[in-house]
Amino acid sequence: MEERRVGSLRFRIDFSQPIYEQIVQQFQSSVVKGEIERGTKIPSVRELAQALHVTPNTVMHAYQEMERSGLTETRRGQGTFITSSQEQIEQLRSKLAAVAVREFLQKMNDLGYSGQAIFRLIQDEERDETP
Amino acid sequence: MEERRVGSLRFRIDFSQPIYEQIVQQFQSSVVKGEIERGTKIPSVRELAQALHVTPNTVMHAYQEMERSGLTETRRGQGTFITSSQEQIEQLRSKLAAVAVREFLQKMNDLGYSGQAIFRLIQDEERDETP
DNA sequence: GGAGTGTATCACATGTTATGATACACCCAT
DNA sequence: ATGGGTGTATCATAACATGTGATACACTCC
Repeated sequence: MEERRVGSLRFRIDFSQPIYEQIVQQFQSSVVKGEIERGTKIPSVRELAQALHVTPNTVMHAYQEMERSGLTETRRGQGTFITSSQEQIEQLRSKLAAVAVREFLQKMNDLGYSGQAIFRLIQDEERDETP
Repeated sequence: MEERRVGSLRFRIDFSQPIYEQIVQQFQSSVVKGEIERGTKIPSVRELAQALHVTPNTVMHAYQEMERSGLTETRRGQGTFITSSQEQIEQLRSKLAAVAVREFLQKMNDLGYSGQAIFRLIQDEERDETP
């Protein structure tokens, strides 16, 4: 699927994963990297749905997940906003990172890698990515 | 779900993931860690199905994935065997590890972590796991 | 030939994901 | 107060993945 724009946001959606998950991840990423300021109003359910060529229900699903995780605050009748709490954002970021690390180490362990061997693989990969 | 034994193998299956995926992963892990020798015959589709309280079709699905990935060789009428090629096993192990590393780094990057920060998180996590 | 293998193909059920449509509830500016 | 823009709830429908249960076939070895 091509890249879709809505306001200053850019979305790239494909079919390898649930669409609502991708929406959540792309907001998470943008917020955590500081590309969206805290407190910002994000597109309405209907607006984003139209921009992404997707049903409002799908966007709704994503927005509900984002509120549950504390990434956004929704004000009925007004819209959905990125949380204004820097602490909330940091907390979410740390939590997501911790989960990712834990799952990764578990997987590597299952494959029989540990300690230095893991670091070496990461360094190799980073060397490939950023030569 | 409790732990199930069949021969010298131990299986722990839950419902958080597709059953056939878990079967594949547990064979991968056992082989890669050397807990199953190469060339070994693994349980028949029906036998493992009975042991895990699962349909033969589900086990079949797992076994077909394992053959596609090169982990096993199936001989019709005889059974399914762990590949006897050490090289094949090493290759699979490296490939799975590379995929895991790549996905992990991508995820961490989306969260705004890179380089040393990632190493720090891993070390923290390992410290927690093995004090 | 029979027992034990893998393989193929049904029908069926369930849960997730997504669509499409409709209606309601709330807030704010006019 | 009314209207337009919000989020929310609910329905029917569909496609797909996963798993069950059953049956039949093909192959290998004793």
